[in-house]
Amino acid sequence: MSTNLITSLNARLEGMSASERAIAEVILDAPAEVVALSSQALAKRCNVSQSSIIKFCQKVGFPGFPALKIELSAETARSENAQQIHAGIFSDDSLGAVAKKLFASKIAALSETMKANPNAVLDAAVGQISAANRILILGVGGSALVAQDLSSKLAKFGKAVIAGGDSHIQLANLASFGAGDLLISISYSGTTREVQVAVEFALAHGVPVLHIGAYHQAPAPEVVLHCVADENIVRSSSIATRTAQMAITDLLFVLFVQGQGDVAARISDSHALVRQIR
Amino acid sequence: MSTNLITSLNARLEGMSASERAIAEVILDAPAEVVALSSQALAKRCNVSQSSIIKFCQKVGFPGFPALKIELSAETARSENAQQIHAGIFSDDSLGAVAKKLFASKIAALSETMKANPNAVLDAAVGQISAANRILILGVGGSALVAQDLSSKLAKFGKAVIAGGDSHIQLANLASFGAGDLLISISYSGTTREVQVAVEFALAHGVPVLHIGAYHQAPAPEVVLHCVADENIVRSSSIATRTAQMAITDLLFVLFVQGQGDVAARISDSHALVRQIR
DNA sequence: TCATGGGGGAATTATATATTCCAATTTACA
DNA sequence: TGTAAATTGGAATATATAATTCCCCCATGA
Repeated sequence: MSTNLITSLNARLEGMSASERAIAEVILDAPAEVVALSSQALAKRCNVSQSSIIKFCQKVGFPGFPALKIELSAETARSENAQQIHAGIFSDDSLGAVAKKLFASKIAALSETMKANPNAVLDAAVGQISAANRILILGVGGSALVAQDLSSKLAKFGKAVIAGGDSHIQLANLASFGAGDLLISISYSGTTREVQVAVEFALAHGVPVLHIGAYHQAPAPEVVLHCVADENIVRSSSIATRTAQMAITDLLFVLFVQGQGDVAARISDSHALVRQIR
Repeated sequence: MSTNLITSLNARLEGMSASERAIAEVILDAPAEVVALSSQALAKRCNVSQSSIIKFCQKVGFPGFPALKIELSAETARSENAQQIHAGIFSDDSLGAVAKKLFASKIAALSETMKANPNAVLDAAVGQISAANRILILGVGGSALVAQDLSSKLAKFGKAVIAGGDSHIQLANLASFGAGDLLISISYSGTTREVQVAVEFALAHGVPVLHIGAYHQAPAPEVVLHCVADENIVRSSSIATRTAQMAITDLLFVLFVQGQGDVAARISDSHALVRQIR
């Protein structure tokens, strides 16, 4: 089984004999270099015999050394992006390095967020949106932009969406909402006061709630979609957070659109409108 | 140079001789299988001699066949994610399939956009921002959100940023700008009337301009950063566009921050402030 | 028609990989 | 503690694979 060589080596490291461990450690330490070595060269580097290298390869499930190198090459390539995720950016990083790290951090936010939300929950969320009469989208701070983005997208599809304005106005709007409407609240931490007040109010009045982000308070919204963001590239710049939030709202939107009928028609209508204005 | 074997093979396919092409085509068709073959086996499959395989490898820049296999393995691993990019979403796609396609499309927008902007241009853009006294960020339609996002980020770092408001207000603001200031204009297509007017005005009055998106008009802004977005997942939903724009603005921001001194201090200050308000 | 040059393959050589076999060390048990 | 069994690791060997060489053939142009 070679679904993941690196992981499995790490796991088996304990039960290995001295030579085997020497080999495994070199592979784990410098997979990229090992890929370029011959079995003899690797043997020298590990201070073991060439035949030990071959035996090692076979023991971990490969027919031979070249096969292991190929798998190793594939794995290092796959994890290239993921490697620098937890690195953070240093003041002496080159421009290219910074770009790569940012890129990696965004991809991590995307993939983790995608993973964090089971299909069933997404399905429920889309159901809420489709069923809703009117939708109030609430997000403060950085989340306000995400809220606006989602609202403009849904509006294109004829949904009655309210977003923007300050929290007082929003609460006033919410007061008229009922069981056939929907509150979408967006807050990464789930601790934003305004959002909590709105969610509690909605739940108390039988308004369905879809929350995007963490939410620890009781009572809990019917549906909660999680955003995963490891904010360590530029501390607290909330780049990863925004990326994760947009991933979720875009996904929601795409799923919603897919559920509707004649997608292309409506959107190009809206484009035609914009063009006319010019 | 083997930065991208597959791409370079595709590009060179035209100028190849019959045997070479046969080899290249098998590699392009089934890279995953080629990785498992010996040079002899591949030769048989291509109906060429074994030596031709070796010569081919050397011609495309590798020391030999094993090296090519290793690179091929890495590349197929890397592109595993990117495969479904051009698929589009169909109404009978499962929820998981939709998520994957969206994910792939976002990654494509990110990576293409990162690739599209040479370091030198990014460097110039960061220089403009650092040097600017006041900054006006202009974006209309969907780009308005991106403009706001960038403006709030830069504001955290003490930059005097103006964003938001309608185009009349913005033009009025721009009137007071001079050579020490900066206009950042954001428009995916570069054809937005308001943006063009502002850019022309700025250039005419000696105000430096940084444009994010395409720009075909003359006179051209000093610095143009490109956003690459293949909008074929949900047609015209501008999800990829937004993703690309945010990638660029985030990158700009991170690079700018890196250039400044005590990063963490300032941002946590701003966080502390927000916490106090609650 | 004949020289020239480039591409391709057969045969050869070189190299790398895999196997076998044996020695050394450890382990198990009397 | 001694001895047999078992396991590990390396030297030597065998095999497979890769790389080079050399030569033929065909296309091109004089």
